[in-house]
Amino acid sequence: MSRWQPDARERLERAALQLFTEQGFAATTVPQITQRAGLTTRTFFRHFADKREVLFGSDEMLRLGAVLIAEAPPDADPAVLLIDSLTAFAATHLEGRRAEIRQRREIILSDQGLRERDLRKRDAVSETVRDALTKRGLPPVTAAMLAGTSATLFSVALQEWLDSDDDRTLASIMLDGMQALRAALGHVPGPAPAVTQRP
Amino acid sequence: MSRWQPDARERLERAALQLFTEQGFAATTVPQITQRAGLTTRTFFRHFADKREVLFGSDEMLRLGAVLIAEAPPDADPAVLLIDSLTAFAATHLEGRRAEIRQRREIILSDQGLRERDLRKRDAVSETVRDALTKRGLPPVTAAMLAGTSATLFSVALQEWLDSDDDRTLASIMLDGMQALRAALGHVPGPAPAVTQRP
DNA sequence: GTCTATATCGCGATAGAC
DNA sequence: GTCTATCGCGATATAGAC
Repeated sequence: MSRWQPDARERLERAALQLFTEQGFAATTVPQITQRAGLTTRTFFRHFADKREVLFGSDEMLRLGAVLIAEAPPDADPAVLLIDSLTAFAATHLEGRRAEIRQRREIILSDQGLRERDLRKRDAVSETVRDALTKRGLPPVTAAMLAGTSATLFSVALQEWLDSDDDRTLASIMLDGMQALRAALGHVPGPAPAVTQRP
Repeated sequence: MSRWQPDARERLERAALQLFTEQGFAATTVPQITQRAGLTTRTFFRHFADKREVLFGSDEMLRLGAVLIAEAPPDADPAVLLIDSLTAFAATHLEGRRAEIRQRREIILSDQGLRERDLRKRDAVSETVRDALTKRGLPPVTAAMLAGTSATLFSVALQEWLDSDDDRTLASIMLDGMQALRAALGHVPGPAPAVTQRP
């Protein structure tokens, strides 16, 4: 047994979440966090680049990109693949944790710096997805547009889900959101999208 | 004549841009900036909430939302309206300044904190557009999806424009990006979008 | 305009794992 | 022995208070 608990990182995360909830993010100092976790300030910054990062350590969302890359059937339609990944991720990682996710969002929304970090994390996911789509042979602009649209869909659906009280699943809200976008873009002038595959 | 130069804000912005380019963002301190501008540290923080903000002062993008709200013909198709606003903004504010915008992007890309602030600014625009669309009577999810898609389109097209050497206009790249998205979403299963009715 | 809290991080030492 | 996690001290800059 080492002199140090092996779960320093987790203890720091837990202590930080508690203190942020109790006192707010800005009012909580790193020394307070480390004191509650039984560690020193220096140790905190070895595990997290800054005070915000302690809230994003588990990186729930980055797995999304991994899921996409790993499970990709080589001939699937990219847009379908993205929607399937998104809904699958929602079902396995988010569904049933609405209250918990709501609380984390409360903290994030309460601080501009945390909002920025949150957006950066989402953008990183988008980049990952874009690269994965590019590797599947999609043109760069198409890949980037699809990746960004996925990020938007995820974010919009998540917000709708957290704000609502009813029993709709996050996955079904995502499907609705995608249909809403398709309908809204249907009237844009320009070459009509190919509805039928033409080799 | 006042004892103080009236263009303190601009001088700070110029000094900061110079120093960031010369030494990098992180290596530049606020006292260095204020010294070059002939002002005090306190003055800096009166004009900008933090060191990052000095790079985003002019808020080019927030006008986008204003343009949308102001020029909105009450019966226009929302998606068409967005594309028109985007291309108009590109033509009037960005076209012809590619080198300058490239340099600013270099600085922003070099620092995680600046990337976060940049994303926050874009998100603020997206929120503004979303609210404007909601006020036009669009369902909340549709408005949010369209606003997010606009932000994606803007960002993707801008990047493509800055990365390329050819003479394509930013506006034309935007139109291409939108068509790419429409085409990519054309294969998504679900209720087909309303058959294009062109006036 | 000055004062101060505190976020951030470099350096060297130490304790235990392997 | 090396390697990694941790600690204590201290320096500097940001950012907000007075």
